[in-house]
Order: sequence, then C-alpha cells, then structure tokens
Amino acid sequence: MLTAIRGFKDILPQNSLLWAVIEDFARLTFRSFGFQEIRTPILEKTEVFTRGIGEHTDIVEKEMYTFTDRNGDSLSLRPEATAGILRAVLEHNLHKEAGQIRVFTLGPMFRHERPQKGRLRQFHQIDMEILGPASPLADFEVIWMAWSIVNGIYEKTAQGSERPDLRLEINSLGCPSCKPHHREDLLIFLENRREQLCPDCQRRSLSNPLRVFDCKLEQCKNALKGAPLLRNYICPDCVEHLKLVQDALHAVNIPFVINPLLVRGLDYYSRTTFELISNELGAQGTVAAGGRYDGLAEQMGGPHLPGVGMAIGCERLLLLAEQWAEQQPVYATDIFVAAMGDKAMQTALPWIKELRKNGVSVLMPYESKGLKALLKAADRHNATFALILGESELQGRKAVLKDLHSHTQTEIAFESLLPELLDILKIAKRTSNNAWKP
RNA sequence: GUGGGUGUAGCUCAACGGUUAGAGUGUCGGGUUGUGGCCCCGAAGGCUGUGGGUUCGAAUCCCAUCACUCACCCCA
Repeated sequence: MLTAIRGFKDILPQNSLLWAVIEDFARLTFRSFGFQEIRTPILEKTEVFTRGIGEHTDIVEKEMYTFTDRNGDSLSLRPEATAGILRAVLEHNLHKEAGQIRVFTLGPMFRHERPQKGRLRQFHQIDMEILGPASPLADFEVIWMAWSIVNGIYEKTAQGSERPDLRLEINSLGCPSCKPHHREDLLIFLENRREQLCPDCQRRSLSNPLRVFDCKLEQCKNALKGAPLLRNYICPDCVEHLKLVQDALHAVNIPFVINPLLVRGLDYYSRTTFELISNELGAQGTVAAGGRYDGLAEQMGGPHLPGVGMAIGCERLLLLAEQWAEQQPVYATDIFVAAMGDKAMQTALPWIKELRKNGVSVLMPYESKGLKALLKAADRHNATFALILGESELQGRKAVLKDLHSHTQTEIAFESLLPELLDILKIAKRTSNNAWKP
C-alpha cells in the first residue's frame, strides 16, 4: 500500500475544521493588529537559508530538504519563514515604500528530524514579522500577538474560566556591541574545561556555545560553575531595551518570567528573545517563539533593516486546542434534502440553488434510497433539517420539513417554500448554540 | 543520528504455545413497504505489518526488517 512520507501527515476532514478555526482566528487577530498577509514560495535557493539562518546551525547542516534541480541549482524546502520573507521584502523593495512593514504568513515548513509528539517533518507555522522599527515596543507587540493568538484559542475552545497552563519566558541576547565580548570569554572558558564536558556539550561549545547552559547532566552543570554569564555582559542600551519591553508587558497585564539562559537556535537573533511554553505538550513544549534580528537583512546582502518576529507551531497549538476543547468541531449541514426518486430530485434542484446562493448549506445524495436510509444519512451529516420529498409530496405540491432535533415536522407548499425555509433557518441559526458551525 | 514501547476487523482493543482468531463500536440489510437517534435479529469485514527461524503445532517464543509512537538530540 502507498503511504505518506514519514513525518508528513494528512489533515483529515475530522480535523480540518479545527485547523480552519485556528487559521481564521489568527488571520482575524492579525487584521486587528494591522498586519498584512504575505505568501512566499515553499522552495527557495538554498543560499537564502544558509545566509539567513546560519551555515552552522543544525537546521541548515542536517535538517534541510536540499536537492539540485534540473538546472543544477541547489534548492531547499523552507525550514522556517523569516528568511524567505526577508528575501521577498528586499527583492521587492518593500522596505523603501513603507516606513514599517507588518506582515504575517501561514503555511508548511520542512525539517528532516525524527518525528515525535509535536514534531513533524512537514509542520505548519503561523509566522509574523515587523521590519523597520528598532523600538522595544515592536518586540513587545510581537510577544503580544503570540500571546493573543494562543490565549484567544484557549478562550475560544475551553469553556472554563481558569488560565491556560502557559509560561512566557523572555531574555536579551545582547547586541553587536556586547554579545561578542561574552561569546569570546565563554569560548575561552569552555575551551579550558573541554574535558569535563559531555560529548554533546563539547560539540555544542563550538556550534552554539550558549546551548551548553541547557545541558541537564550534573557533570556539565558542575563544569559550568563560574562560567561567564550573558547577563553580566549586556550593555546599558540592551538593558534599557529589555526594560521597556517588560514595562509594556506589564501595561497590558501579560505575565512573564525572565530566563537569563533562554537562547535561540538560529544565528540571526539579537536582543529580545522569547518563548511561550506549555506543560501540556510533552517534551516539545514551546508553542510560540521569536525575537529580534537586527542584523539579518545585512547578513542577506541588504541594507540595515531592524526586525523582530515570531512563529507559532500550528500542530502544537492544535494539540493544546484538542486538550482544551470539550468537543471537536464537526461539519454540519443546514438542510438535508431527502428526495426519493429522480422526479423529486429534479424538482428540488432550483430550490437547492437558491438556498446555496443564500449561504445555506444544503446536501442531497444522488442515490435512490428509502426514507429510513436518507434520514440516517441526514443524521450522519449533522443536519438541522431534513426536507422530505417523495411521491405523495409531489402529488400534493407540498414538501415536508422535519426538524431533526425536535422531531417535529411541517408541510410547506411548493409556492412558498423558499421564503419560508429562509425564515425558519434564520430563526434556527439565531437560537443555535453550535459555535463551530461553518 | 541514538534508545525505549507498540503493530490483531474501518476504529478501540481481547485471545495460557493448542479446535474455525473474538468483543465493543462503525458499515450494510431486516424487524417497521415513507420517518433518523433507543431496542431486537442478521450479514459483510482478517495473509494477526513483512520476511525468516524454533516447535508436532506460533497472533503468542527468537532474529531481522518496516511502520507507528515516546524520549534523547534539536526546535515551532
């Protein structure tokens, strides 16, 4: 049997509505924050990522789907969104048009990792970037967005009033005037204790030295005692920057903790960095993460263009929503047309056309079945009403409308069928508490 | 890339090395010729992931392989 690629998952109809809920809500929230959608290609020249993300990151070194196309160019499936967006902005000179660029995008990303809970090879991100402003308020607004979307989904899905189990951690990675001093000292420190570190950390101390602080082994924790800490190197400007972010977060009542050890895996980050972490996700607890990357545009061959952004992991947010929600949203139908025989089906077609024009979801199976089977099918499609149309109805020129929730039914004359149906549906929609209905 | 767990009906799961591999649920049909959910009856549905081995006999034990899954690593 043919199967999907490892780590690539089908989103089936039973799940797709929850995806739509999340995507719709994200789009709505972005609109309210004044963001515009941008859609960049899934495939880019490999150089976009090697220059953007950094050649010595794990993502670029061993996780990218890279291949040579028929022209001999090296192409890669995007492992994240920011580099591609930066490329598009610079290519189209968007930064010269507007003083500030506020964009978001939704879509699949690709990394060749070993799949586990909350981690797939094709996964989806909700991503946003603010380009132009160096203000800490931009950092704050990015965090605010991540917070708003994740918490908004909680409010939308969970009925309870208690807070979701989410932790916002922030930190500053320093800027080009202070970050390098720390890195230098840390490298020397690590070099001197090389033998005391675990093999992983020996490797890390070269590739991403800040990561050694994440190691859980006692051996490494001991070896790191007295190591130069980033917070002691941060320059006054960076301290002030982080403070303004904190003040803004306080102003809108977003709780957070400072985690001086919080780092990012991608090279382009500087100054503010943050993660939104859940305890309900297993080992991959980060739902959203991001930070500032003032040097990225230059690194990609563009002008100096400060930027800050974040990404939400859709699958992870979906896992949370599934845990929060008492029930999954299901597809529902307003009217299921239970027409028996060809004549009845033909008669119903013009009505169906008008109803659909009016935004009513109408379904009519083409199979000739008994009424019993048709009503069963109506149930399966979560229909609110069944419109019964058979021999006797055609003869009497009256259709039977059955309310499938209250089990009552009424006869409606063909002549007044449409206006009456629309009327009844309007009332039914108003009293319906099915928030998930599309 | 490394390690652990699990692979049996569409789905969720049973079955001591021993008859024809079962149950719940779902599907289809009937009870009720045109009235759904509840009830009753019936039917279909399986190369027990795949390949090898041990054994008189393997879903069951062993080996390999693949898939799924969780964790390490890394990250959203």
